[in-house]
Amino acid sequence: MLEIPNRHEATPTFGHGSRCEACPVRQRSLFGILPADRLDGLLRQVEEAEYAVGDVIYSTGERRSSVFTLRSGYIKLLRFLPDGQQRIVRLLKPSCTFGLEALMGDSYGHSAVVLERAAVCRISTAAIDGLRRNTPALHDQLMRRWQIALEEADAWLTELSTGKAPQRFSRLLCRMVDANGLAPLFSREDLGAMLAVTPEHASRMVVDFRRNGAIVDVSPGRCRCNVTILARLAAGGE
Amino acid sequence: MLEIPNRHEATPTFGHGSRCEACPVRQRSLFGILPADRLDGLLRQVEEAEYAVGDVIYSTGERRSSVFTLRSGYIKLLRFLPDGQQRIVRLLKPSCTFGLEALMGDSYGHSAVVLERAAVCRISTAAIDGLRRNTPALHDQLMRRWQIALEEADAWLTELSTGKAPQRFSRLLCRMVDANGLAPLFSREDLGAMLAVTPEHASRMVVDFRRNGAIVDVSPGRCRCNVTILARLAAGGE
DNA sequence: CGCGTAGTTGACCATCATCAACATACGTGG
DNA sequence: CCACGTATGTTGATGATGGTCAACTACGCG
Repeated sequence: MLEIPNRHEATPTFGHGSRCEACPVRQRSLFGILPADRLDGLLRQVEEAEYAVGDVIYSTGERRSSVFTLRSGYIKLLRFLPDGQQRIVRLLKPSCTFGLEALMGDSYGHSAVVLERAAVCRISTAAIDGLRRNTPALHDQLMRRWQIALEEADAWLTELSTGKAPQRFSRLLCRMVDANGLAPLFSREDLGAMLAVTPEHASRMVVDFRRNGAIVDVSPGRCRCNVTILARLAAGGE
Repeated sequence: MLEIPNRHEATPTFGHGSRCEACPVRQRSLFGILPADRLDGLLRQVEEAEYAVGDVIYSTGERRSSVFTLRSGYIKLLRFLPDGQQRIVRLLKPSCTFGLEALMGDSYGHSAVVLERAAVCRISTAAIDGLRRNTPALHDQLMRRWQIALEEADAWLTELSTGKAPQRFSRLLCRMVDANGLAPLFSREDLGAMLAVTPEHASRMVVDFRRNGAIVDVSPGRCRCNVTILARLAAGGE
């Protein structure tokens, strides 16, 4: 079973008035649509932060008032069962927004834990609220973000909770490959928590996939995917 | 495998300017917060409809422009895998809002199919959009609806996709019991699509649960739940 | 070097899928 | 009203999938 994630208070590097103009995910971000003048005031309220692997950005039930955007790296959203078991319910990639529930004053519904060194932008809900009153475009963006999260949740449910384990694993890899055919290969424990299998079984699958050429290691924690084979497996083929 | 649901064009009974004042879920509904004068104009645009079991209210990919609220009955939201298999990703109870994606002009992300005779309110997105411009309270309500849907999706994932099948079944029943201790008992096929098991296995579980007194049939498709036993099972007990 | 963590492997067993048979309920048309 | 057909639920036998427990290996780090 997964441990309670590191509770060491994450001590990220913070920057201020961060260089949003140069941000790689700026266009795709929450505020990509705002006109420059509106943006200026807001950007001074954006804090930039770097988190290391294992850092906990926030945890379930915490009541803070920040919304986040991921600039680089990977983050997992965890949810706990009454018995302490935990399941990864979503995997965040750059340009994803998370912690939206803070906008309604709710406490966070997940724990957000860093899987791969992450650069994150933090905006206080107060800053957004001010803008929200008279910016319909921002409203639309917020709704869209929510809808994307919901899409993801549903896709996660259908693709990663249906079918046999190797099929699910293939689908996960297909979701993660970048343009170069590379995908992150997470710890067996995390893979287990995503696919609803034990770490041992996750390990066996990784070995199998390597053996039949579906994946090839290129560096620790990163592999090249043979999309042809993976697609066949994902579709239920042998 | 589940069949493609009835494509017979559902021919619900429609009413106009429906008696919203008398609606049992009015307070909990999307517009419960609106002041009476604002509400009046809107209500004339609300259509009321009754659907029979098996009716398809909308299907995946359809592009219409209505948002719905469930007044009574049960509705399942389906999502399809590439191979045609389908999984139930959410179960709607009275006062739930669905089809929110229409507000952004997106096509529906699910198929909505009636499980138990359903009374539904339909509001065109145009009607909402007009109001949306200058009603912050409605914005908040919309975000809240979205957040609730997301909550549900995550809960569905953790509770109904983790652990052994009887444990998942217990959790489903616990989610469904009303104040009288009664819960709907859906078809074995639907249960299978919710719990990610075969209809046969769902059947065996129902029989088992009846045998050891966890549930007792009170009428076709409805059972009384022994919450004590169910809670023990849901927690992983024997 | 010794230690702790993560990954791998093997043996065995529980859970669940599969396939086939049978039961039951529900409608339709004779 | 009954005979028949179809859809749905139940049951059984068998095998595949994945869980469990334990041993062992590989790697990083003090």
